[in-house]
Amino acid sequence: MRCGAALSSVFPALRAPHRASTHPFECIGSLHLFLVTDVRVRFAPSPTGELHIGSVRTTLYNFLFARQNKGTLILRIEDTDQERLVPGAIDSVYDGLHWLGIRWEEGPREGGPFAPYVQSERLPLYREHAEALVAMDAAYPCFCTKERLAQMREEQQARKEITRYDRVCRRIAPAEARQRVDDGEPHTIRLKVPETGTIAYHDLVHDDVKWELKDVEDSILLKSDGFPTYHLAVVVDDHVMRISHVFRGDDWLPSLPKHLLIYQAFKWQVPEHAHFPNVLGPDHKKLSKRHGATAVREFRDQGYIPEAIVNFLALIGWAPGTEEEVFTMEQLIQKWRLDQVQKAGGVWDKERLDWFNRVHIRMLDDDDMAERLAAFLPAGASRDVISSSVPLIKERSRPWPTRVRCSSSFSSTSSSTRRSCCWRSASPRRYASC
RNA sequence: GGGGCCGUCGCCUAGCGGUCUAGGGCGCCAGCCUUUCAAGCUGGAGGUCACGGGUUCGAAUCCCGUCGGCCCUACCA
Repeated sequence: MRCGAALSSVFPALRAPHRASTHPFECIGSLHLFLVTDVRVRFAPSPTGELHIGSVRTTLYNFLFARQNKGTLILRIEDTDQERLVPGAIDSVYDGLHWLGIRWEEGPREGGPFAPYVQSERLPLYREHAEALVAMDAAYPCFCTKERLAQMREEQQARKEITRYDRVCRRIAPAEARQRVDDGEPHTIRLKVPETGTIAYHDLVHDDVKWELKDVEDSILLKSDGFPTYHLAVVVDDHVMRISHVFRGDDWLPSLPKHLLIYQAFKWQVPEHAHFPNVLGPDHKKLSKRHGATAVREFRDQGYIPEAIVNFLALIGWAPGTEEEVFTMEQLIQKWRLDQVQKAGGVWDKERLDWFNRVHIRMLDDDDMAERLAAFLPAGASRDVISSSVPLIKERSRPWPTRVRCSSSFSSTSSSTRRSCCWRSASPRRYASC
């Protein structure tokens, strides 16, 4: 049931702490009405580098779900770690996703009723919620320094104990803590996890999952620099932005109990959650740079077409249950189903991607293909050469740049010669033999 | 170390108690087509369903245990 939310949370602008017009996320004057049944999903990259192909898969599933439910897709930038920011990362998200044909309705550049969509621009919101949690006794200020924490961890390790925050600040009397905070003593705010009990949840992919609260750490919610950690920021934003379904990688599953505790403390309706399996490298570890190309841009530069990447990616972690597997984006929107999503991680298989690339290139019409090919040719290359080579290249399509170099050497010799030019690799010697 | 999750051919997967002598695709192998070919077409090899116990007339499918892998265990997301 999603209708338990108080009016104030349906209209965030009406909530008391936000009534003052000093806050950038105010939306008074443009009240939007949201039905509790509206599907609102979001993808929330942190701008720490180039758009990763693995996070594209999660985003794709979000997109497909939004489209088939006539819902809204939201882009939110989670830049709460100031130290890991990489300039240009947001451009990479926009470029990569647009190239792949993924569109969204609300985001930093699109705007929307819950702007801003960049977490570093919503800091007062998180601070207020962290303080509210303290007031409710669901969180507490922690005055431990990073140094003490590091030392504590070291000692725990030496004693072969579980490395976990020892909760010393949890035992400080509230009045004293209040005083120290008021005196300006640097501090963080930690989640106050109940010492006993269990917490359970029904995940849309993993079904029932549960944890013993004694195993859950008092994680930091608000850092001493005033920025929230992921745990606080996701919950607050997902709630405030009226997110109906949280879809993310299943590496987040272990921290779900913390998020649940926050929802509980605020008495907020918990959105549906689905934790998707990760895309893995050949060694079955999470796909990363050491496995080779992972940035969308690299695939584009290598001559893969977006149709192929989308099709290939969709099929890691999902299968339609029939024997067909070549799909366009439109068909995926029709056929993809959340309840068919796999639990186990899937390995990135380049050979299979190459096959999908060939298949989708053959499906392109000639004009379209000539158009796309042009991007890979040196400036001033003859349009006629491109057009005449299209049918031949299509027949033997491999990722593009290699073949393009060959095709630019086309002469009007016999058709068999032209043919061989198409498939030969661009190594100088072979090339010369064309 | 602690917790969580996962486990069908090398890889992506179908399969939800009998129709499974486990199906499809990638890759691999062979034949065909081609002057040649990594393209195309046709065919083939490849899985005792992680392992061990149950439950059942019957289990890849349900239950328990074991093992293995991965993820989390940061004032990173």
